[in-house]
Amino acid sequence: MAAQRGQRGGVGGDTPPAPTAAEITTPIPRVADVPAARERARAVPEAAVARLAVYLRVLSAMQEQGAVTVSSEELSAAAGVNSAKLRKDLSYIGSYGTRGVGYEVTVLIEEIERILGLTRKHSVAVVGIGNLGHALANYGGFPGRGFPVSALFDVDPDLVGVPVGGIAVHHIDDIPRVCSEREVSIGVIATPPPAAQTVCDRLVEAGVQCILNFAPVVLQVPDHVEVRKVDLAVELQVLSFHVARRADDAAATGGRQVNGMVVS
Amino acid sequence: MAAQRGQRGGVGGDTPPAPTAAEITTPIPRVADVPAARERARAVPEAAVARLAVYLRVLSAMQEQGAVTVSSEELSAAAGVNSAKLRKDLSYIGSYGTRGVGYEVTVLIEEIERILGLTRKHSVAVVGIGNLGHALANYGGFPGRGFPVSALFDVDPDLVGVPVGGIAVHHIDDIPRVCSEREVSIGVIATPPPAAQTVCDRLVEAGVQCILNFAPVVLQVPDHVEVRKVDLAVELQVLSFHVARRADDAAATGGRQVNGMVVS
DNA sequence: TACCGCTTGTGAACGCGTGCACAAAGTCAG
DNA sequence: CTGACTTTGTGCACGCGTTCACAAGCGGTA
Repeated sequence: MAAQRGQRGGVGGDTPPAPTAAEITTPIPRVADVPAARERARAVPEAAVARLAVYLRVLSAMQEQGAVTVSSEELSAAAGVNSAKLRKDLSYIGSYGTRGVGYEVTVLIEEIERILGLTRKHSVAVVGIGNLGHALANYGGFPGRGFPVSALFDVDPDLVGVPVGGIAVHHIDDIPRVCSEREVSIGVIATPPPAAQTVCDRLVEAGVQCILNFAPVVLQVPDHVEVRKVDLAVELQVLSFHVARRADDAAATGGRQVNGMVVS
Repeated sequence: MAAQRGQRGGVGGDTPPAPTAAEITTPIPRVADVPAARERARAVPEAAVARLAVYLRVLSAMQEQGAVTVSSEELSAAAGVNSAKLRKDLSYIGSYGTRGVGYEVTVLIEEIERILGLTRKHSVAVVGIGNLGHALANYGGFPGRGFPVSALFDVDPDLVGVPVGGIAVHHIDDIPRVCSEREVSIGVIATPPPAAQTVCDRLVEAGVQCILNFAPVVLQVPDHVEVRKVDLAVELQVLSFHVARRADDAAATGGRQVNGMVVS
């Protein structure tokens, strides 16, 4: 039973000659080597990808402030990670720094954008125009970097046709048609739990390959579809766990706490 | 590093089988051993905690459908993980299953709730009543499991005093006072980026130890404060990365990998 | 009571990500 | 041109988390 696995689900059909050392041998530090860059993207760890997005935001802010170059030390501090990790992350996408100097801000932004695929626009469809969906549709943060919300859907007949955030709401039955027409590549599910799976199926049917799911449901999707979920309840419960753990530690050690290790 | 942590040597001496551990020594699989349960919580991997929250939701749904027991196989399928991982996760919190039978639903719910600290209520404060904050304040999902939103804040004078989702909005200057009064244990930041750090500082000042941050900013907090961030832009960019990777794979393998809409 | 099949719990191996420490490589001053 | 200083890029080791595989344990059955 292949449920949904964001894991190493054999990508594509075959990649037989790729025993790859997982590490990059950096065959050629040549710039503008597109095929190599593409190849390299496959080796970027998932966790690093998320951090690259953060670096990108920080870099953009720095650029606006007129910064031309940054050292790994500065950038890592601003991004909240240690410098070694930052350099390692950047090394996954190539060698664009200058030893003794640092990285050129514009170059780094350009390269990260390329790796993240931000050079093309990704149409986003939001399904479920409730409180959250409404917020997402109006969210100014989405378009911030090339993610135009180009379609909205809901089941409620009263909402259909009403413009939200400048876009008319369609009925979810039109998901396949509208998404295909507008070449939606990312679907956002903000519906109540019971409707999530159905909506998901329609998005998949429409050819959407990436889904961002806000509904507290485990979606079943084909292997070729990527799902990321944002579960507020889970986040709160994880925090709750920490609150409890802290309280216990305090009670147990009388407030004494040694970084990481606790005497028992 | 001075601390080398007696990996296994510790108790050694006359223990032939050598439990090895450092992980769980599980001295006594006795139930109702509260101190031991508390101690154990500290050993639960972060990733497992998040999954436990998911299991909890699935279990609740099963309970409502009248299920009395579940096997690791059933539960794992419903939660979207493999059964081995599920059993390992559950083993972190104790041994509450019956071999040859499975787990009793009610018992498991109870134990997970205890470990996650859901036996006590956690007051939540939402700061920033914009689109997102508004949605969060009205969000019916929060209280779902003991997370009452008990305070709202914003800078906008026009919003102060206005009730949103049944609760009056306070000015952010009142964060310290109100949060202390209402014993807020979790703060949710849904403000624009520039205001996030300031708001965060006030929450910390008010004694809030856990923060859920929706603002695309890296918050600086004292060590004793736990922060979890939900960054929509990052999520989208990670998905974008996958879209790009897929397209590349398709191009590389000759356009195989199809679903109807693969560009080249 | 003895056997059999089923499911849990976990020891152990594996793999990935993280952090350290250093060589390589470039800049700048004299 | 040389030497000293700075910062990158990465080999390597460590530790955590995931996965496998199986012994232990329990219920049902003869």
